[in-house]
Amino acid sequence: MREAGGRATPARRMLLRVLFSEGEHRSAEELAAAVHAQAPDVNISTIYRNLDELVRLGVVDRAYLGGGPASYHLASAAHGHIVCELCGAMTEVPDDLFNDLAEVVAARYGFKIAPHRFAMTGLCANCR
Amino acid sequence: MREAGGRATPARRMLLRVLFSEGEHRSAEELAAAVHAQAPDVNISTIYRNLDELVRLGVVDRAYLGGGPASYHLASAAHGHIVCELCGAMTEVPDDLFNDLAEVVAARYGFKIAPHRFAMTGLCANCR
DNA sequence: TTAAATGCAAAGAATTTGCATAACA
DNA sequence: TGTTATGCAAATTCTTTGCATTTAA
Repeated sequence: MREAGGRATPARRMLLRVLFSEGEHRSAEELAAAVHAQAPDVNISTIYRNLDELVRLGVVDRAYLGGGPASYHLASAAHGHIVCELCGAMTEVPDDLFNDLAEVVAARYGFKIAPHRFAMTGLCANCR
Repeated sequence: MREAGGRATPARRMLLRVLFSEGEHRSAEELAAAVHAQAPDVNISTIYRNLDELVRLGVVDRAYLGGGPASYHLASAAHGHIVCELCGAMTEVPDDLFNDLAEVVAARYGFKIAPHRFAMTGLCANCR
C-alpha cells in the first residue's frame, strides 16, 4: 500500500484482514458487514474506494459473476468460476482448465483472458 | 409468443423488430431508445418485462458482460464474447471454441456451460 | 369478458461522487 | 503541515414492483 504512495489506515487494515480471513467471493456489502463487526464506523464508500485501489494495485481481483454485485477475492487465490443460472450455486474451477482455450483466443484474437475475473454461467448438475 | 400463452401486443412487435434489425448486444436502455423512435409511449418497464419473458421463452439471450447493464441478443445468433477490461471492446467468438472446455466441465462437474450468456474478460490486443 | 399486458410512479440494489473534516507521513 | 483518506449525504445507474387501467383474444 505504502509502496504505491498510499497510506496505512485502520479502515484498510481491517479490510485486508477480512479479505484474508473470510472466505472467497465476498461482495462489497458482505465485506463491509465483516469490517463493521470490528469497526462499525467504516463507511461503505470507503470500502468501495479501497477495493478499487486494491484492484488497481493487483492485490485483489474483482469478478462479475452474473447480474448481482461484484465479487472480490485475493489475487493470490486465482481460479475460475462456474455459476448456475437457476440456483446461483458457485463452484471454483482450476485455472489450468482454461489453458487450451486461452491459447486459441490469444493466437486468434491477441486477447489475453483473465479466468479468475469472470464466471462461466450455465446449469449445474442439480438444475439440469 | 402466442404458443406460450402470451399475446401479440404492439410493444412486443416493436421490441422484436428492433432485436432483429439492430445489431447484437443491446442493453435494455438501448433497446428502449430504438423502440421509442417508432413508439415513444412504450414504457421502459414494459421493455424489461418483455425481455424477461423472451429470455424465459428462449427467444432472447441475456448476457452479463461485466459490470454494466445486461446485454440482449437473439438466441438464434449464439456465440461467445470476449470483453476487454480496459477499453471495453467486445468481440464475438464462435461457440465451438468452448467445445473442449465444455466437455471437461460437464464431465468433471456435471455443469453445462452456456457460452453465449457470459463474457470472458481480459485484455485485448491493443491494451496489452 | 377476462386474464394478460401496460403505464406510471415509486422503490430497490449496487455503486459513485462532492465536499467538508480528519489523520497519516 | 500538506496531501491522502474518510464520513456523510446525495446522486447515478440499472432494474423491479404495486396498482389502477387498458387491451388482445
